[in-house]
Amino acid sequence: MEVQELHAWPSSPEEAKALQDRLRPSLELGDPGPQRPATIAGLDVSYADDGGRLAAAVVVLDGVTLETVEEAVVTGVAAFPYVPGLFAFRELPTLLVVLRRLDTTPDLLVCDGAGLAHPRRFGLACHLGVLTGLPTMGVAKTRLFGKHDEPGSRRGATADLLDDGGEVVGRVLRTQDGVKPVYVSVGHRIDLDTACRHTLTLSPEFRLPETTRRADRLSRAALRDA
DNA sequence: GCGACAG
DNA sequence: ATCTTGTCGC
Repeated sequence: MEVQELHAWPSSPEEAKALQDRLRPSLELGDPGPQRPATIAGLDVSYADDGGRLAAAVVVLDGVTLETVEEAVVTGVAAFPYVPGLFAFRELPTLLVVLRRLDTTPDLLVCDGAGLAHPRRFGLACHLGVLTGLPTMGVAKTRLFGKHDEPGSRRGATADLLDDGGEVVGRVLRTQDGVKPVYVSVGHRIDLDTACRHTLTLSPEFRLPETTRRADRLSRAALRDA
């Protein structure tokens, strides 16, 4: 797929936060988003012992059968230290490289992390959405931002993720009976209901969506070899 | 001042 | 994220 070239990159947390605030207005929210995506891509990154080297992987699934239709992986170096709230600056450059290797242009991108459920409402999923122009959503394994009640114990149970003003920034979703819930939030050009529906569809058997699971496996394998 | 803090 | 032993369950 076509991906815009990346230009200047922040060299300090202050610059990074300023960039998030500058890109934030480019977010397109409110639209329902893809209801029957033909292809859905999952992205994930694994790190080497040192924490510097990394491998970014993308796996494209058929939106109906969930079968893998294409995949790509590339190694790289962390572009920023890990700072909560600035996580995207760490892996975004390598994620853009791996997306360029795709023949397919996915109808939806599923990120391993937050979207709007972020201190400045601009997590990795939002950033990747603005840079690619594609619909994106985030599915995180733990909470970064927002308060919430405990969702019911059955698959499909939810609880809203709220900011201090009571605004909904995401949803805590139980993807399997009795497992820890995941944190779903919108990235770009999709709404929260649709994002949660896709998360459940992508998680027919395990806690995490197949997109994330397969991208995780692929990125680890690439790191092991290289 | 003391926690909390995607991966 | 990654480092790790044993343990529980299909």
